[in-house]
Amino acid sequence: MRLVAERTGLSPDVLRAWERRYGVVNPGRSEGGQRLYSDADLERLTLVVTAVQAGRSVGPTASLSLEELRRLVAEDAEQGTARPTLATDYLELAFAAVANLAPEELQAVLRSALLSLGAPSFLDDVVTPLLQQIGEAWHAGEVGIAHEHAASAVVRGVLAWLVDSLEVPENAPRAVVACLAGERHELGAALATAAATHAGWRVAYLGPDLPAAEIADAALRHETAVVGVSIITPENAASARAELQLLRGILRPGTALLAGGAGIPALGPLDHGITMIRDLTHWRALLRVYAGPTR
Amino acid sequence: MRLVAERTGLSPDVLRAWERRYGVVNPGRSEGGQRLYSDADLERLTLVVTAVQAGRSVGPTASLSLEELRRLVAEDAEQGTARPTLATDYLELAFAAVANLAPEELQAVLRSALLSLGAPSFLDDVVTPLLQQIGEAWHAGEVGIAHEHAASAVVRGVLAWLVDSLEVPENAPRAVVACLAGERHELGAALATAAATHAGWRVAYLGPDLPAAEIADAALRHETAVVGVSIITPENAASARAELQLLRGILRPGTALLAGGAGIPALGPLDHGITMIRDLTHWRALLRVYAGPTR
DNA sequence: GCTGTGTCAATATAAATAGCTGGACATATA
DNA sequence: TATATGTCCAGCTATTTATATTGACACAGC
Repeated sequence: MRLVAERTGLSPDVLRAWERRYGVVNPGRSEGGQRLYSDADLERLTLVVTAVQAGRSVGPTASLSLEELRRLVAEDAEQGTARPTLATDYLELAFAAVANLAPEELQAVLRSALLSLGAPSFLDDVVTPLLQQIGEAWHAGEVGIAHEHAASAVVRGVLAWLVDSLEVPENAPRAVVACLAGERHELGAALATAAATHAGWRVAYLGPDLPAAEIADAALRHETAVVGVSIITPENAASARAELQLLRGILRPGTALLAGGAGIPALGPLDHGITMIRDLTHWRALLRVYAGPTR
Repeated sequence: MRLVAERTGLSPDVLRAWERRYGVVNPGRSEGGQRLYSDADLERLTLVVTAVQAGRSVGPTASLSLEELRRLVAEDAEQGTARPTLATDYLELAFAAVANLAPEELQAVLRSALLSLGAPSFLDDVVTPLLQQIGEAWHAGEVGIAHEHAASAVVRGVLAWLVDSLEVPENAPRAVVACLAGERHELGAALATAAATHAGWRVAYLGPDLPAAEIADAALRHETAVVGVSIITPENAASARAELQLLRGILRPGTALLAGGAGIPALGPLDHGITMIRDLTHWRALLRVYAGPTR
């Protein structure tokens, strides 16, 4: 199954070679003879991959039991022999692509990261730290604005691709995601959009730099249960506070207003009726709450 | 063939029904029995579609010869009975989706427009006028910024999708496309990127609001023959002039510097070594020139 | 050179997708 | 109501894409 190849990072050929030569796993077969991997198979494979990356060779590890494998991997990890996790690898590759101003490579890396890791880990462990890292490198003068902008375009594209590829159920709860007036960094919002879509929401993504009235209008139009706003730039704290309150005032009382992003701490305590989003995980948790008991 | 269905805008069912009931066309068959439409078939179908859209009914028109059909369609066109072209239809649908703040619908419309019309006509006859129309409607206060931004996100996404789906030859000539410092409207640049990619160039798209030095650096890095900049906002004319000259100064003399966009007229005559791009067609023509005699 | 391991090629088969036919049905319009 | 036309369904066939198998080859490290 292609899925397994993607998740483990092994090519189908290697997967078959391991099975043939070492009997690493012994997946069931479909009636037509195609491999059907169980969750246990996948775990086994992942463990072996980790062990191999840590320098061990395939043959000997192949015959170990799940238990022994787990112990082995844990041991390697303690000794620091273990290679960084997959996500970290991708992150490194991605950042290198950014630094080299190689948008096509960046896109390729991000897409394969998404496929290998799955959406949640991709968003949490690759995209989020990548953006952070780029931001820091930019402040440190290590990369230029062009790098940052080109990378933004690619990341936005990959996130859009992710959102597109997700099927949203017809009766999905609805959310609006946007940036307040003055906020021009839209990637946080794009990230939130991707996470929410993956969590089964139908999200109207409105983009950067929007007056409260427009956001409220969209929320009304789409009858959304949740409005998420992303606040990145700390310099805008004062105006962001004002805009948030304004927005809270215009929104219907039943509509939840959630605010998140790197700029949130600068805002100080939030008013009643406005919920702070700590991070993506928190955002997902909040969405689960607001999706209501039907889900 | 799906292609025919897309090009004519008819569903496969209708296509078959017309053939079965009225014998509009009589396409050849593959050895497996699937229809193989000739160019003549396609022209015939397109003509009949036009006639039908002009209010005529299928049955009678089906038996006419190509000649008669052409005359008929020309007649209708003169009387203004003819419906607008396909591209215009899409444009209308797309604008309606924008006005309704329905990003998903907009995306669906744009994608099917792209598939029906092909990239060149899509870019020239749908996206370009759509952006113009949105701009005008926004100035007139008919749509809000949220509409404009949400639409931008979708258009950008579709353009990125288009660029992604194109195969770029390994030895393709290279270009850099970007917006100068102060310019935050990046859609013109995205449009140019899509057009150039479709014309067989490998384009590094850098995004909005970039200092000249960064653009020049990217051009050097990628060894590009052409640097395209998009200038939209007329208020920036003075700064844009300065940035352009600066950029011209840093770029290697052999690198062509092309500038285009709605803001160009406000700039007045351009300096030596900077070429004005009148529109997308002109941009394509310029690219053909700079691609060199090898193409 | 031998071993362990990844990759590739040729050929065959499975699964998925797209298309075909014939017929029923819905809807609008005269 | 009758006609014209678009749409849908069920069951079947083509075409395409993904996998499977087997055997060969490449290459690093001992």
